[in-house]
Amino acid sequence: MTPAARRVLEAAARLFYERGIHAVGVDLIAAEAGVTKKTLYDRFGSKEQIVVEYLADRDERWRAFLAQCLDAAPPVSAARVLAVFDASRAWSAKNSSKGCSMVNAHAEISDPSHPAYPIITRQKQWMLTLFTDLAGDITPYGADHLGQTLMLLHEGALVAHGLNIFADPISHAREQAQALLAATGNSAAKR
Amino acid sequence: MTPAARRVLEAAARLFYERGIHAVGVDLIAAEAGVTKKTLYDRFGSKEQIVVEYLADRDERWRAFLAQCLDAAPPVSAARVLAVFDASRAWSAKNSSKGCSMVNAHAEISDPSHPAYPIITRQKQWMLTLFTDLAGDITPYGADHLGQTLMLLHEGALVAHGLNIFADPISHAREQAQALLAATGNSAAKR
DNA sequence: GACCCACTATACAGATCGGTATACTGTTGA
DNA sequence: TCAACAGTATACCGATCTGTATAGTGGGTC
Repeated sequence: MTPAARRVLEAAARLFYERGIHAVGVDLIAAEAGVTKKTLYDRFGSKEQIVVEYLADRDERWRAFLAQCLDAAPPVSAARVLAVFDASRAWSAKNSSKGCSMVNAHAEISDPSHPAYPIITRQKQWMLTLFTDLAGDITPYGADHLGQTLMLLHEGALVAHGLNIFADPISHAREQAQALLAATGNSAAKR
Repeated sequence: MTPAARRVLEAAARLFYERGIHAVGVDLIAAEAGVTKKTLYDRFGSKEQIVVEYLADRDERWRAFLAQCLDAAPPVSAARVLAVFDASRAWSAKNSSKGCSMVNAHAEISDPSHPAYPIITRQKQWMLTLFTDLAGDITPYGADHLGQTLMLLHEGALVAHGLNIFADPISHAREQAQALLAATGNSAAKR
């Protein structure tokens, strides 16, 4: 990726996230990137493609950040679940003050045949699988169920964070996850 | 409200929710409502005003529906909390297959000075207050905390429903809420 | 020196955006 | 009977939308 292309993607990512995808035109993206529209279209071909790369890049960066956080976490499954919430809190504080970019993009992209659509759904499926896998290490027989509950808490926290419904919802969700894991661990120990 | 104005608002509500606010133009709204743009502007004055009335009307209808569900619920606080989740599931099945309209609108309306902005935030605050009040009837000392947890579960379920992450997330959230209320009730009884 | 490539500058095409203007029709109620 | 009002039909405004065309510049590399 050329330097100009990188600037385009950075400007587009910021504008798309802050103002919405449909609300941002290519002229503005080019101007903010300090690039002509010619260069923009030479590198990306269409606005749609910029949207696709914006979401794909953001997903990739989030997964890399999360992987790094999980590597630093103790190899205990419960602690690793909590590490996901910690990662989300740190990520949101820096990059996601308006909530989840995938959820926000989904609000604007209605057509399932849009090339960005699978990126959104795949990202959420991946998160659910992550929670389910971690849950499976704790309670093999209720992994799906526990994974879904963690997913609900996590998604709810991201929305609450984006809408500023109350203070520090991600920490609250983390706390609830911890209580849930403790209860699950106890009942599993009883079995 | 004149019949034509009503048709405009109905068409706008459907189009805004399904395709997004910025993606829908006034020409399309007028055409779908079987109305000329002159009539549309005579009644509403601006697209922004249509957006405002769309969100306000949706919020009002949801609150009326919820009130009706709560009236039919037993006067036991725990059952009333579950009735909220039941109401959400019924409402979502009919009107909200793409998730919460307030959350989706928030993704497109970034400017806090936009006249639709307070409608969105007020709606979420109202839901949080509702959960907190119901929680207060169960465990007076942890009302805020329990209310926030219920809010997280509820918001998470709406997002998961809209993105179709897994099957019937609202029922799952209801079940989690039930378990949470039972555990809270037990610990409160112990006190 | 010749070539390639990323990039700039500018202009424009065709469509659509939100919004307005003019002229007219049909119904209702004082 | 007449005025008010809801609504239709159509044409238009300036601005902005995505996308393209032409022409030219500067820095590398063979």
